[in-house]
Amino acid sequence: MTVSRIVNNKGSISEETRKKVLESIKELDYKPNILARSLVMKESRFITIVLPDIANPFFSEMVKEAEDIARRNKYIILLGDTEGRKEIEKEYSEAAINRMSDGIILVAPRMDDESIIKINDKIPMVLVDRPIECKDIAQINIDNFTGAVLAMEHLIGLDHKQIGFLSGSRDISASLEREEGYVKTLKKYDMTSRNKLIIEGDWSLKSGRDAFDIFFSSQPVPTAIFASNDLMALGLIQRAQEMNIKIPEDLSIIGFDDISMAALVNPPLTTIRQPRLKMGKIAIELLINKLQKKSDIKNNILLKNELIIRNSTGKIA
Amino acid sequence: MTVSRIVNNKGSISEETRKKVLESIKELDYKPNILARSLVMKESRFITIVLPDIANPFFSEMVKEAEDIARRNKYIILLGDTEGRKEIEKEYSEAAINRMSDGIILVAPRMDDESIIKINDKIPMVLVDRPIECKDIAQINIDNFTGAVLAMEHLIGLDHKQIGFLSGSRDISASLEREEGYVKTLKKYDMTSRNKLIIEGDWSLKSGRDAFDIFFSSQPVPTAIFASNDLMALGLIQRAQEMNIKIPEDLSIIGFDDISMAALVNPPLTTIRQPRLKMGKIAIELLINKLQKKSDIKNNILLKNELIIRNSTGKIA
DNA sequence: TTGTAGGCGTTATCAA
DNA sequence: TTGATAACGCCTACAA
Repeated sequence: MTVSRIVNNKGSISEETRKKVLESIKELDYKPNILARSLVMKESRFITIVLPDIANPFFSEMVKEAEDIARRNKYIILLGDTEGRKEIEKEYSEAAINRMSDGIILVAPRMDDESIIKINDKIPMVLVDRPIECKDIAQINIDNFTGAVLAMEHLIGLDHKQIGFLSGSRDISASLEREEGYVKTLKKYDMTSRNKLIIEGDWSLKSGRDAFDIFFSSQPVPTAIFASNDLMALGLIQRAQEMNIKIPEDLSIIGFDDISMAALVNPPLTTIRQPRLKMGKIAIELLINKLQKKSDIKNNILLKNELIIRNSTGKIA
Repeated sequence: MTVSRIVNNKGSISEETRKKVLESIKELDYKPNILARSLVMKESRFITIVLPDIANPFFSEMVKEAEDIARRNKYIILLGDTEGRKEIEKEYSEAAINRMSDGIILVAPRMDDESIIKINDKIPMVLVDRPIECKDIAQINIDNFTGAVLAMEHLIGLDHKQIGFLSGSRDISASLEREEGYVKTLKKYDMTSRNKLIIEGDWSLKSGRDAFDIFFSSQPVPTAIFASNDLMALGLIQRAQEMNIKIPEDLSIIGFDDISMAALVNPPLTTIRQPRLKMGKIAIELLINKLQKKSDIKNNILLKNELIIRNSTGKIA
């Protein structure tokens, strides 16, 4: 008990015993067992982050931001990479509970409402990028629809008439919201939306490459393509260059995300910047506030996107 | 106790009570507390991974690989991002011990030998990319020297006579090993190594940009540059293009790492591929084997690099 | 087949 | 200022 008091700087201890104990601690290289402490305190200072793909710069940059803030607040991150699979999303959420995580940041685009609500009942949660109609759940979302409108108006402003859309997986709401932005903007400007101009990808670079071939083997050939994320946009560019299609002279391409790579490729990619650092920061801060039961908590945050114009888009020749 | 037996499928239980208990478990939504179990079992099934930068694709791809294997083996990853700072490397290593991590994968290029040995005494460890003279420590290293020789011989084979070297931070052994490869290869081919042709960067893209200006403001101007990592190589390319220096016609550039971006930039980057997926895989497997006390453990693994020729290098014009 | 006692390494509480 | 006791939720060992 005396040792405990000294380690935690609690209660009053005589200088003499403090010295003796500290000496022994050094000598024995004693380290307190935080797990045992957690058991008593009912607080582990673990925070679990569940996300689809840590190798995707979008998420790894988000995690880095969150991790830094967590560390400063004496929390440590448990990492769960789900590969976008529902079962693993659930597996890690369970693990967060079983292992007494104090809280969870859930980026689980495929999880069903019911499961999310269940988890929220068991453990303090911040839900990211997966809108749900439920006032009790803290959530951070991105205005995908408006972001897509931004992208489309940029292309339309450049006089493009045939604009293709490369969607992400259609079982994810973010993807559908962006598609809605595409369709509605076309309608707004009285431009026919033909099905041929929409292709479903799976967020991967390869699916961008594959999509290019489909776009260019059917009529009408687009003069601009709006890709639902940067990785697919890069795939489009890659394949276009292989086929000697010049960007932006022959084809304009706009992405979505603004991963750090976007500025580095050639030509630098015009894209819709998602505030991913901010997402990581806000998510972890929101969660920590929740854990410390601060009262003034905003529970539902919608972040804005920003159009970043680089060189992959231009007027049609 | 009966519940424990049922949850863990141990001992014999009558069908009747098993049913009743399982029912109650569902009803109460009971979840066993793994932390409490860890305390008794002296096994947490946590594995801590400490690394310099999770936002760097090199590490995030490594982690992804490790994470996947960990999950299949019922381990869960504790993540520590050190930003390359010594204090944080230590902080997280301590945390791994305090929190009863079963093991630690340490990518801590700046940590001193003594600290590493101390940690190894306290917790099963696999040390990555930080060679140390100590037979008791399991380590996975990359043959930086030979990798650098590979790069240099490629450039020399293209008839370059003035080859610049852009090193990483000189307080990291991997960086010095690559520099040694540069210097010794020059010697081997009787090419003078002048100090002016060596510049120290800090691994960042920006330091590549800055280095370009220094290389091109002093004599002799190099016809080829070997950059100690891809990020700096990309910085060189970026700045070269801004200055209307053509790659590879006017200047050849070779990198080191083969991050996924390397293939995507324009021109695609010639580089030395480090087997980072393999590193993640081997590191976690080595550690898990260690934890399960398999006997046939190789303790010191040296991985080979591979020259990937793309379009950023060529014969001098 | 089930249940009881004891202990894992801490901390809160109360007594000395 | 210090120390004894009980408790956190689980598992091992043994008893019923």
